[in-house]
Amino acid sequence: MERLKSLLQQRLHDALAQLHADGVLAQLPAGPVPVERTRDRRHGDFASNVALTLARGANLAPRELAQRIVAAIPPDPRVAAVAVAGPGFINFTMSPTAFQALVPEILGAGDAFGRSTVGAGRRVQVEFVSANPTGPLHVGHGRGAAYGAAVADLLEAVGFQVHREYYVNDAGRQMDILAASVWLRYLELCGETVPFPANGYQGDYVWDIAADVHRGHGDAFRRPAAQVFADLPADEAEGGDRETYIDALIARARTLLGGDGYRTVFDAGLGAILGDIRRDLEEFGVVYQEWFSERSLVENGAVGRAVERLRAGGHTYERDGALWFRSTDFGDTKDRVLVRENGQTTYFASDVAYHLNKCERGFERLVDVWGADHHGYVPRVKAALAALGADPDRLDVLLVQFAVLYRGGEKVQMSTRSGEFITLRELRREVGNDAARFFYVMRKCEQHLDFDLDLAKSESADNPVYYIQYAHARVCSVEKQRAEKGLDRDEARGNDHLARLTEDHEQAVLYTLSRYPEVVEAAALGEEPHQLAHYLRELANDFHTYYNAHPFLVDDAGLRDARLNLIFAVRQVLRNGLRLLGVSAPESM
RNA sequence: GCGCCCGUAGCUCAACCGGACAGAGCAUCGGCCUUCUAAGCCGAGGGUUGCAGGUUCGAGUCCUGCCGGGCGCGCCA
Repeated sequence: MERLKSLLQQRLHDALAQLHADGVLAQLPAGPVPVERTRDRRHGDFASNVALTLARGANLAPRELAQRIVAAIPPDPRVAAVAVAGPGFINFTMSPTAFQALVPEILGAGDAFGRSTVGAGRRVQVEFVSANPTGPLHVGHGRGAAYGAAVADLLEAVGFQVHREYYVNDAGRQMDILAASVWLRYLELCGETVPFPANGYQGDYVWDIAADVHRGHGDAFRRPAAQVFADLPADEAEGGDRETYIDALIARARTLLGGDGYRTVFDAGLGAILGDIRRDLEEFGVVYQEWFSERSLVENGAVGRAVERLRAGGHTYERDGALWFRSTDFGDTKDRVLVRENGQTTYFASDVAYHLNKCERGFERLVDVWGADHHGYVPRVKAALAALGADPDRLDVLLVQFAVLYRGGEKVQMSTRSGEFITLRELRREVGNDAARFFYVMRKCEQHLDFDLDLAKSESADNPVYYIQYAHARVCSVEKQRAEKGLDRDEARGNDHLARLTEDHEQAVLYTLSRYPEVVEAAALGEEPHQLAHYLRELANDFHTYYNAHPFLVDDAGLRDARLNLIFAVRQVLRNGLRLLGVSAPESM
C-alpha cells in the first residue's frame, strides 16, 4: 500500500499544479509538498502548511489560498475530510478503511514491514566503537556500540547497503605500553622481581595474557630483572616522569626481546584483547563486516602515501623538525603534525590515511561514531578530506556523549585508572543485553545519558524495555489462550471484518501502526534510534490500553478474527522495531 | 581565553524541514483484578521552554549577547 502521507502529497501536488495552470499560483514549491502528522488529533490525521508558505507569492490571504487548494483536490475514498483551519493549515482526516487496510499489509509483509528503499542501495560505511585494544570495553564504549549498531541496522532497513567497521588501533604507543605491561607480568610469573610502571596497564586481564604467553613459550622471553631495569630513568614513584619511563621501558623490551620476540608478546596482548572485545560485542548482538587494522595501513605504506599526497598538494610545511598539515586552510583552529621530529608519523596521519582509504573504497557516505571527548578532532579530519580533494560532507561524525551509571540514586564512580572501571560485560551481566541495548539508545546521542541500573533491572512498568516486551508477550499469550479454549481462527475472515474495528482504542492502535514506516525512515535518516525507542513505547501503550478496554476472544468469530489480526499486526511491528534496536521479543514473560 | 554539546514539569526526557493549546514516563494523590498475564489500565494536579534582545504571519526550534553545566584545546592514542 502506498503510504498515506505520499498519497496526500500527490493529491496536493496535483491541486497546486491545477492552480498553477489556472494562473492562481505563479510558482510551485520546490521539492515534495510538505505534509506532516498533526501534533493534535483534533486537527485531523495529517496537515499541510503549504498555503502558509505560498500565500505571499500568490498575493492571497493564507486561508483564502488554502480554500482554493482544497477545492482543487479530487475526492478520494481514503480521505474522509479536508478542512482549512487556524491561520491556513489544510487538515486531512483519513477514513477508517484507509487505516484498516494496514492490517493485512502488515501481516502480509511480516518481518519486512517498515523496510523501504529510500537508500536506493547506496553504500554507507558505519565505523563505531573502535576502542583501543588495550583492555576490555567499558560502559562508555557500550553506548557507542548500541548506538552505532542501531544506526547501521536502521540505515540498512531503509535500503542502504551498510558496511559496519571497527578500526583497530593496533599501531600506537598505547599498544606498546600494553605489550610492556604484559611482558613485565610475564617476568613476574617467571619468578623475576619487577616494579610495575605507574603508566602500565594494571588490570587483571594483563596477568591472564602474561600467563598465556608463559604457557605457550615457557621462559623464552625471560630476561634478568637487573638487565631489564639497568640504567632506566626514574619512574613517577621515584620522582621521575611516567611517560619518559614507560618509553624507555618499551625501548628496552624491544632491545632485549628482538623484533620477533617483541612482536610475539605484542601480538599476544593484541590478539587476546581483540578476541575478547569481539566476543563481548557479538554477545551484545553487535556484528561487523570488517575489522580494519591501523597497523596494516602503516605497514603497507598507505600512511606514507597519504602524507605524501598532502605534501604534493602543497598543504604541508616543516617547522621544528616536524611535518605539519596546514589544516587551518580548511577551517581547523590550528595546524596539525603529521610526522614528528623523531620521524614517526602521528595517530592523525594514520587517520588521514584511513579516511582516504574509506573514500577509495567507494562508500558514498561515511559515518563515524565517536565519543564526545574526541569532538575537537572532527575539523582536522574533515580538513584532511578536503585537502585530498574529497567532499568533507561525505563524512558524518556522530558524537556520543558520556553515559553515567546510577545505582540506588547515586552516581557510580568510574575511573579508568587501576582497572577500577565498569566493563560492558559487567553491565550486560547485571541488567541483561536487552535492557542495556534499549537504555543506551533511549536518548539522542548528543544528550548525556543517565543510566539507571536499578530501573534497567526492574521488572515493572517503569522499565520501558519490559513494558514493550510485555506487550509482545501478551499478544502471544492471547493466541495461546485462543488455542486452549478451542476457538478457531481464520486470518482471511478477520480481514473481511476489519471494518468492525471502529472502537476508539482500535482506531488509536491503527493510527500508531500507520506511523511505523515513517518513524523508521526518520530514525534512519536522522541517525536517531531514540525515535524508534519512543515510538515502540507508544505502540505498547496503545496496545495495553486496548487490552484493558476490550476482550479479544469474543464469541463473534468475525469480530474476534478482526481483533486478532489487529493485535498480531501490533506484535509484528513490535518485533520488527525491537529487532532494529537489538532487543529480543520474548513470547512469554 | 577559544571551540563543540547541553539547559523544556519536582526528576529523567520527547517535540518530524520553524507551525495550531509544549507532550510522555517516574514521583505525588485518587480509582480498576470471579473475565485474554495487575510486569497492566483509567483519572487528577504539576510549565513565563535558563535570561535579554532580534528575524518571522508564526520561535522550545533560527540569529546575537549574557548566565549555568559537560567535554575538548599534546610532536598522546
